[in-house]
Amino acid sequence: MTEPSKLPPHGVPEHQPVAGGIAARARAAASPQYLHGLNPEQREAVETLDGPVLVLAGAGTGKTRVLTTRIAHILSQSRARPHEILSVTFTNKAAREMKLRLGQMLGQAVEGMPWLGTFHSIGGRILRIHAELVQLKSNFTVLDVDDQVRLLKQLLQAENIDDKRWPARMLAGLIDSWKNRGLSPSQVPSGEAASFGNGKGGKIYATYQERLKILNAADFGDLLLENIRLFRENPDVLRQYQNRFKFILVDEYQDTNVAQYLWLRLLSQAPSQPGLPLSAVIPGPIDDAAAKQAASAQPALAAPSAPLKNICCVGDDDQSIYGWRGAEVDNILRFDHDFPGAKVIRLERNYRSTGHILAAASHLIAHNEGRLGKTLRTEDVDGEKVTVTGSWDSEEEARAIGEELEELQRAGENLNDVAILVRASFQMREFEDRFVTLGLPYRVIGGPRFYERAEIRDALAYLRTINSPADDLAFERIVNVPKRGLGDATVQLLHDHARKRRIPLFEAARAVVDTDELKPKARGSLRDLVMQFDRWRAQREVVSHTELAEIVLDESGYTEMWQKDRSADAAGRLDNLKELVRSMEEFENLQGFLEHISLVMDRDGEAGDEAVSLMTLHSAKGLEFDNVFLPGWEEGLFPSQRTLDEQGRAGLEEERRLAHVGLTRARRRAKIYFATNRRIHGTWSTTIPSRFLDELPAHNVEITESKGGSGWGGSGGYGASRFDNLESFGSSYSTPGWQRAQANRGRGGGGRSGGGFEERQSSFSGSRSDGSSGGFNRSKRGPMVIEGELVAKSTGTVSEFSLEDRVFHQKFGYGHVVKIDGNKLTIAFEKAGEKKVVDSFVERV
DNA sequence: CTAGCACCCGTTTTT
DNA sequence: CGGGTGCTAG
Repeated sequence: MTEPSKLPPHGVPEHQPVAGGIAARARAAASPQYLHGLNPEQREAVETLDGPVLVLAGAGTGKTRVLTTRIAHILSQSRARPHEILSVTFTNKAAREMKLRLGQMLGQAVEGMPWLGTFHSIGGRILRIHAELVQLKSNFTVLDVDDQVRLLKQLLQAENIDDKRWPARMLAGLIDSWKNRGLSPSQVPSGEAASFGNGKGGKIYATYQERLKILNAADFGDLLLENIRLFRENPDVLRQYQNRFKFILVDEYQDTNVAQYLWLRLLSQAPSQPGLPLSAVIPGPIDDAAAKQAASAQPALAAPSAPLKNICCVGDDDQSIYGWRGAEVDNILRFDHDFPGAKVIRLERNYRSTGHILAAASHLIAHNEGRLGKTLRTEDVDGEKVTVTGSWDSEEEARAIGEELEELQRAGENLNDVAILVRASFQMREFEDRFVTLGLPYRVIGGPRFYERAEIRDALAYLRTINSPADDLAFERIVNVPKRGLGDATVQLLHDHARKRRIPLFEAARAVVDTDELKPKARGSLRDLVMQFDRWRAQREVVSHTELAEIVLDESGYTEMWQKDRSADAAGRLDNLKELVRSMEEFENLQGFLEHISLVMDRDGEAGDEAVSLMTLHSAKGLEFDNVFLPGWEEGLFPSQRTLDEQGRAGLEEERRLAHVGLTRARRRAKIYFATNRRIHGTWSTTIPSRFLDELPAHNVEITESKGGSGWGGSGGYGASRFDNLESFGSSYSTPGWQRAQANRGRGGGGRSGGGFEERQSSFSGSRSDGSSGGFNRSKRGPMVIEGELVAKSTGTVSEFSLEDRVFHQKFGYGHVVKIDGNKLTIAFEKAGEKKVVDSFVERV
């Protein structure tokens, strides 16, 4: 993975008062080296060690630097030893970067920071230490999504639930979201639990958890949820960690979900008195915001006798882009409620982008209402204006960007400092095609993670089966890979046996081989397999784990399977397998390797040659580039229609934050594109320029023509007037530009000007596929109190709808309510099937 | 049991 | 348009 950011100089601009006169030098001599070059706010964030601190760090304001320097400061002041600092990040990338920078700052002392890592890896580590307290063994397996779905499928079958109507994948998502909210099976609101599988959803969740224990396995969400349970049920264990962690640091706090919040909250309390009932300190049934309100109202927490730990959370509410995955912006917005007496420090000096880019980004994000509010500023030059370029279609868009890239290349720009950031990954293909024909080197960042590839999971399944004979899911995965003539029928038989005798699948296989229940062919094949595993397990004692892996892949015929495969990617898969074996060397033994693999193994490919980066906006967070291309700014795509439908205004604001993230990735040049026609799902459709374009400040933006294309209708007519009236922060739908865009689109880009709300509605209310414009009706808008709105969002205010209500939706037509989750309704439409919709988009009929 | 075919589906972001 | 899934025929 490339790290386009220039590590050391970043955040240390020349115009900061570094050296200077004698006085400055004297001051410098008095303060430690690592504090040099920090601006006053950064320095305050580093030096305020006691009590809760929230650092609101805007994009490019030196967030990571503050975090690492703070750790350095804690250590050098001898306030804590390395193993007494808990430092959590959201991603492995961030954890790695922190380790790297800490290493640079402190020498090689980073090895001594055992508690620096992601929420999941740290949660997993704690869980392994106390596994038996949550009915696991310390060598438990972390299940990947595939395993989860397979397991759930079995459970659904057992319950006789039609997996067409109720896909296992959907339940997996549901369970995951429950876990994100900190809900164990008994805590899931009954309405929600009943919403899946004819009321059996909650029950299956419970069964699923039971099965996980039998399999000695945990899924991703368990790494935190079971950790929370561990702490709640074992106050002495909790106290042990509360005592250990003298300082807690949290990165990207705006991305934390409820479970992570609760986990942090438990750890951040000063050790409770032995014997004090836990319920006095810990929110009871975790019921979303209700629990959080209870928690923040909890007097014990604020009381001086139970002081909060030295917790420092760093984040930026304007970069919260993971709401769909359970992240609660509330967490950061409510920080000073949750951590009374918290000190809030704003970092608003941006050291990354030039003036125009920053102004554009700031202006755009100012349209959000649910934010704490920061004003980014730079002392850098204005630089180039942000450009907005229209193209006829997505192909022309790709061509135009291709040309600009070549131009940059000719101008001597380093391609490593160029990125194309898209909203959705399907947009990438067009660029890839174009770059291939141009011979332009590029790399795709993101994609499927290394350990998610089929060949890696297969290989891991072999190793898991060796390591943990009770891991039925692993065994089942590879029992017939490569093909051994052991198909569904055989597996079914094994299952029956296993269930009857309450033994793992593998042991069932061993037993079945001695009977004549299987046909001779399958029986022999299965016997061989069992014997092979016995042999491998024995070899484990004598050969190294890397050798063992090679032996297994070889003897099982797995490598051979791919060698014989004629498909194009077979060679790549073999490479991946080699890479897997190589990566095992870093670990002590098989056990250690398996513990880490699913959590820490990242995407492959360490950079290499100069190339343009192609990635989604989401995966661009935290990165920066000199030149950033932002294609696809069209209604429906960006902001994404689906997000609008499902999340309403909150969704729109999250999309806007995404736009803000995109713009603030750019150091010197940001170039936005939109196409008038785009192919979605195979068919061409005409699109409207994104409303976000209307929200950019005219002064910082330059509108350009797409080069080398037939152009798109009404070039001049569109023009600068689109950016009129940007002072109004009201509904973007009411800006003239927006309305004109609508009107233009309706007329196919003709030259007539004017047009307004009514006309727009009449010209294509039928074809406009969102209903969001209707959803934002006046009565629902108007100034919203941040807290009121956000609390409403997660508390699950009672909807004015009730189950079975017959409703009408502009796009989907008639249907009835089958599920209510706050203001989000699940509606079974008569024509369109089941959809999730915000209640304001439908009316009762 | 496997391999090949048809149909169907669903199309965002991921630790 | 492409991928994945389920089905059927061998």
